[in-house]
Amino acid sequence: MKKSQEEINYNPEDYDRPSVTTDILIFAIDNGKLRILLIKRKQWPFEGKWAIPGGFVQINESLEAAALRELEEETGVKDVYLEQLKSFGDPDRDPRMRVITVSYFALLPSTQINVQAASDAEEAKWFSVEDVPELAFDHAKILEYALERLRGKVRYTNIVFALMPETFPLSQLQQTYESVLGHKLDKRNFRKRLLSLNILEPTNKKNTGAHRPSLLYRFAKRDLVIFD
Amino acid sequence: MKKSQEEINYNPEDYDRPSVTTDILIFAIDNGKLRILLIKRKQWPFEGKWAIPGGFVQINESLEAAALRELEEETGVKDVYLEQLKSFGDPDRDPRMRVITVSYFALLPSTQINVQAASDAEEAKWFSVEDVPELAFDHAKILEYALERLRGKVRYTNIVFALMPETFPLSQLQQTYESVLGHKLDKRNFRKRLLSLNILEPTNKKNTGAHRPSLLYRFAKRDLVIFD
DNA sequence: TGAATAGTGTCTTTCAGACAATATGCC
DNA sequence: GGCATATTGTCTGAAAGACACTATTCA
Repeated sequence: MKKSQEEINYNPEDYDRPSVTTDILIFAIDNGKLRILLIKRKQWPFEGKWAIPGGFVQINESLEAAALRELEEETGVKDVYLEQLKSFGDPDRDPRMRVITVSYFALLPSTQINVQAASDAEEAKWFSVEDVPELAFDHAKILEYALERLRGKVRYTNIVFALMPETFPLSQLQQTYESVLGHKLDKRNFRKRLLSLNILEPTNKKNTGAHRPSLLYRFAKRDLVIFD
Repeated sequence: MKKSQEEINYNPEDYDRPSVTTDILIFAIDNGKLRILLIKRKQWPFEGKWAIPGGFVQINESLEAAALRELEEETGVKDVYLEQLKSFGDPDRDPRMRVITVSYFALLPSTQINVQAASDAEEAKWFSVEDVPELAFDHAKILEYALERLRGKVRYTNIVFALMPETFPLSQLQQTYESVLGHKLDKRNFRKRLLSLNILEPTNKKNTGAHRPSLLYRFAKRDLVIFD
């Protein structure tokens, strides 16, 4: 195995405190499917494997600021839903050194999915969450946990607002719910429930396109609302 | 190690990575009220203020192991419900140096609440969560977040099992729910619902004491069960 | 027998879930 | 007119919530 400069220079005796990173799971809906942005590693360890983007927390930077910085480096966008997920810190999760990572997830409105990775030469790619490649480090575990959290919150909050464009037809909203939850929903029951929650407002516009036009809705509040 | 937050002699020039601690919110029911174990600080900063117990994560120790070690140092108990809460890492949350803390909460069965702080000279005390003194650092924010999480989980999991003794009358269980949620519940509706969830089993014992004896129940599973 | 706690049932309302036919616009 | 998508309502069952009286033991 090829060893990188990092590994060669690493001397355990020099350190008695762990490194801290933030990893950020960037989700968006594209083509009706929930997708996550991954980057391809170019160095040992896990060279060639896909990974959740992340980076070190600077000494004067809050955790959330570090996550936002990573997000902006990868996507160029900044003003999105961001939530801390969990911290992962098993001593051997990174073979180079002790690294504790604070994971965050971000939800991008689907209008922003085409932002190209602003970063230099890094290969970044969107993957359907149903078809994710083998991941580096313990990232598979982190992704699994993120999906669990997201699926949980979809049930009792309006969190999907963060995945939707400004206005949208109800069918697109239903598709978003379905792709997050991983199963189909009944159209009539879905519309009945969503409209009864009073979190949507109709616009006076219809979307153009083939076939019967549909009324466009918008979220009344683009902030997290917890039901009950 | 001990003397968590008392490491002094901080020299900013020596470090470019943050220190990492775990803080552990230790909850138990006593006398019908939800209580938290706090320790009194003896040194700057926040000398004399009460704080959530915590300490540094050792370089070869997992986050959960660090939290369990803290728990055992404070209470002597080890086999309790433990869940990671959230990480807090604002750059100025500790005036001595950059400290990122990974918070956990533990739930103790009320039979174990009388364990005295095994630690040396540290003053530790149980406080009703309704009557907590001013806290050091950002610990008020952490406690608030913990209560929010706990109250949320009480609704859709059997998490209260971790606060209950092996067997108990339904009235005691109801009191536990009430003290976690912060409001009264209807006795008939409470019993109807709890018994319909199939998470309780009746024992064939009744509790002795003054007045009419009550049937004792036990949790069928002492593991977290998510409803739905 | 009085005090204290245990135990129990009905009604109403709300919500989830199953289920299929009509309406509208585009080509 | 044919196709594709939008839109709409009823019934049923389950669960939540309001609400008050009887039962049992002990002192």
